[in-house]
Amino acid sequence: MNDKLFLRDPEESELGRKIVEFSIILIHKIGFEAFTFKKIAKEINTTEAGVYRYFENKHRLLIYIVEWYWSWQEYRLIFQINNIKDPEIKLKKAIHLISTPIEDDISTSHINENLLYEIVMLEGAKSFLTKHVTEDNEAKLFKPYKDFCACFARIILEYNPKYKYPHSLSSTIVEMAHSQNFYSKHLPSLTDFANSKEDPQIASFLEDMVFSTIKS
Amino acid sequence: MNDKLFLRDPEESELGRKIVEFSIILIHKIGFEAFTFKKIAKEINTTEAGVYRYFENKHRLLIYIVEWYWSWQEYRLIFQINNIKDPEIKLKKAIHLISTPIEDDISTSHINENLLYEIVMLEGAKSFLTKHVTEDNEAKLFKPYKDFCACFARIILEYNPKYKYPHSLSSTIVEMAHSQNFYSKHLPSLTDFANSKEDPQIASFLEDMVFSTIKS
DNA sequence: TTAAATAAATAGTAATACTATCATAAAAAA
DNA sequence: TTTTTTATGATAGTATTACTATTTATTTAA
Repeated sequence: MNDKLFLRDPEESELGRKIVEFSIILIHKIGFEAFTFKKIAKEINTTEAGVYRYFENKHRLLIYIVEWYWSWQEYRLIFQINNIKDPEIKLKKAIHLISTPIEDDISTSHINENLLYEIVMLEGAKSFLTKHVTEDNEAKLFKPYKDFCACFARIILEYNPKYKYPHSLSSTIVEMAHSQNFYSKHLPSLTDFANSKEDPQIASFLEDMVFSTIKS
Repeated sequence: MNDKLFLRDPEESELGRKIVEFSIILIHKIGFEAFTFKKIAKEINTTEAGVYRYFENKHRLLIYIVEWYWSWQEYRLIFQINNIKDPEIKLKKAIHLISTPIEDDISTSHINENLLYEIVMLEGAKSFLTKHVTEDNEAKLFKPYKDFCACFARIILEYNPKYKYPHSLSSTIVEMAHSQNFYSKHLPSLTDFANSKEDPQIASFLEDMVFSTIKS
């Protein structure tokens, strides 16, 4: 993780890990707007000032957990497509990976990835939709997200080296994987999917869109 | 406009119109997070309580202006495709309409549509990315946005009545029209476009994607 | 003309987003 | 072992935010 995201590395102490762990639980529960450092402090029996020693402010903490998610997803993606030659299969796997909500908590770490998926869906965009995007971007805070998209774009180009918009298409897929999930849950008229967790309709929609686009 | 969005209709008084007019200017200037009722109050020589008489809180005001934008865009869309029979031309016009930033202030009203376009790009998603989406949606606060997307979806179906995901595709286009513009300005590695205002590359990208998808 | 309704001005509150100070305990270096 | 550093804890304090309530002034209707 980019060390500009924190004042003291939360991975290096018990308190730091607890801040991250319970921030995820609390942001998921009450939403980023209502979330405050005083509230997690109380939750983990420390003080507000204690949390401020790790993160400059709650927005930095949001970027930290969102970017942690993208690092984790990139790891999963590379792991999944490892040894696969066929770019079509690679691309399909990649689409499924991001458009399928994390159901069970498969982790052994203190971080709950399934809550994280929902946080990224609801709060993820807020990490860069600010007046200070440019500075944050120059400080490389969004590197994991951009790396993930770049990885996706590379697979698209492997499939069709002549396709003109690999980066825009990959950011479209990645954003939409989360947005369409959010819509189907909360604003269903913006999608064609019932809010069912069984069949991966969003993946089908995206797959169909991507392959139609890069085939022609 | 949905009258649940305000306590007193801002269109019906000079003060109300000034609140909307200068809120757009101020949100555009300092961003929604830093924007407060005290600050606009000062700007237009009224008091904080004066603004609270019109809007319950700043989030409602954001929804108000964002949804005003979508009503305006739907009006423009319907006006532009009026009398056009060919769904292909309709769809192309629609894509251009939303993916081209509003350059000049063509309005005669007190609302600056060109600032509004930029606000929707940066702050638009925040209007529904909240823990209270469901209540807000039930109160029909997002009707103009959903209507705009539905209008888009109808054109898609006119072109290809058998296409399976018209609503998801339309929300994808509408969201991406704004997101890709934002990325090209602030996170360029997520797109394939230079931040040039001249040629409508984003429209080309979306057009190519949409027609490939619904043709096949 | 007087009463009722509407709007503006003032004041006040709880919570937020911090910063600063000081004490202590534990870990690392001398 | 003693000293120094570092991490945490406890407490307090401030400016701003997001409101609410009360009072005062102005307009409108009976």
